[in-house]
Amino acid sequence: MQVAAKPRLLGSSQARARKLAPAAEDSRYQRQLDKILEHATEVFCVRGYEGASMRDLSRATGMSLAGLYYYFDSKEKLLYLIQKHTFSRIVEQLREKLTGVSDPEQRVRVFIRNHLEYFLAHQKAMKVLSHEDDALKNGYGAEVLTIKREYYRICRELLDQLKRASGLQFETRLAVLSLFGMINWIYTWHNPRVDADAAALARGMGDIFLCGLMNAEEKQRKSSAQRAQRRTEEKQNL
Amino acid sequence: MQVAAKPRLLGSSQARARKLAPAAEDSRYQRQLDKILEHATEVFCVRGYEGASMRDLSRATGMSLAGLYYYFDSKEKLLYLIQKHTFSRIVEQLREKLTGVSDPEQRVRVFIRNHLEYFLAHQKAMKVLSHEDDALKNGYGAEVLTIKREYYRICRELLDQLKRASGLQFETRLAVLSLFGMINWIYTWHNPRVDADAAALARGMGDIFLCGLMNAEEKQRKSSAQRAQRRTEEKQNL
DNA sequence: CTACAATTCGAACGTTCGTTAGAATTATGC
DNA sequence: GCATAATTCTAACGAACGTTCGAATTGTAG
Repeated sequence: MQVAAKPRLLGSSQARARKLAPAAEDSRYQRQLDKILEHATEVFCVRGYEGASMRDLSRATGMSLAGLYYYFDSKEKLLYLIQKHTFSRIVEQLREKLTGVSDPEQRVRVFIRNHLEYFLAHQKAMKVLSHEDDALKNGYGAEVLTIKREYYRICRELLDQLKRASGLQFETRLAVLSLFGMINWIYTWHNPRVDADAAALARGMGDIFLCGLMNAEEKQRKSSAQRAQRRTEEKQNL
Repeated sequence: MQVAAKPRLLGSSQARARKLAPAAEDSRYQRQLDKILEHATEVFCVRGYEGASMRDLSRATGMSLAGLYYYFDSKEKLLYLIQKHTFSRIVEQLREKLTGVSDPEQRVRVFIRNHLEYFLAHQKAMKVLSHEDDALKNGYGAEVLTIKREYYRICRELLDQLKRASGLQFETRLAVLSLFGMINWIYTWHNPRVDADAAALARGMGDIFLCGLMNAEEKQRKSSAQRAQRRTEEKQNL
């Protein structure tokens, strides 16, 4: 949960830079902030952003109320750090997994699989991202919105590629938003004790989205060729 | 927005029944409560349940803070009344629209269309229903959950019918929840100035869900027969 | 008009909220 | 060990929260 940020107090009056700044990556400061962000994610996830109090977070971290404010300047910034980091990472990982995959259908399937894998691996953070979608105001909100738009754009282009390559006809906007609905809604229902893992869910949702419920037989027929292709892609990206 | 409820104060010490209770349907009391619920829906929609204050609601209704409490006993009960009423109505309307439609595919399409029509006709209330899904605790939460389970069960049975009738193979749970994702997510994106109306959206989402993106041509081929069938159903139910 | 019920209100209750000032403590470089 | 920077704390701030009390006002039946 590493997020770029710097200490606020470097000598209470003069703002001096830390001499020999220790790599920032895993400085004590950074590690503590990460720990706080992790607890904040949990608290926001359970009580909601508005419903969670700084005192809840103080209890969860075992740190005093004032002590927390050494690491950030407002509750809103906490949410911003969580959302920005989570969203940046999912886009980053998507980009990595897409390199080397050229078949348009497989690229859509990679998108779905990446989303669900990230979602289930960081379920709490992704719930906070999805559920507190419009909780941030002004500057912070705008910055997260930029990443969101980028993510949307990538998905839209994947579907447009598929459309062009296969000569299909569908409304891209509706398709993108339907797909986002399918894969984001998971935060309301997924139960690790009942439901399949991310790869299986991705396959199932990909089948529904691409082939539809009513083409199960067709899916069956195509599946051996698809699986071969899939194995090739997985070697390249996993 | 009519919801069953009764005045709290009928003589401050003895709880007498109102003589000749005026039909309850559109008594002054009921009309005022409905007005409050409508404003509360708007306020909860914009600020979120936790983020909305009773003072926001006081401002929105033009009624004093204390005056509001003549009509209900807590903020939580307000949310409960909104959710229960909204959810009951959508189930009710679904039942009506399903009677007389026997083709399993068309029954699924009726479900989707009913959901989206109700959603867009009561967008604010549905957002409050979807977004404040787990905001209610204990008794109130349990009661709304009962209706939710019933709605889920109906959808599940529609898909099971389709599966049996067409000899298809898919995981019903995953299909139901994917469908719910598609049709509920709409509250995060629908813009009446850009997007189609409920019937068109329902057709598009139904096509994706049932036929898949990649069977646009097949959809085309089947479409004339489908449209004829669809027209028949609509005469029966609209 | 009178009497009484229904409705609305101003003013406050006690609590919790996000945030901060300033002192106390801990780690670090010499 | 001494000085200085980094970290954490106790205690409180003013504002906003959901809710209630008791009085004032309004509608209504006789």
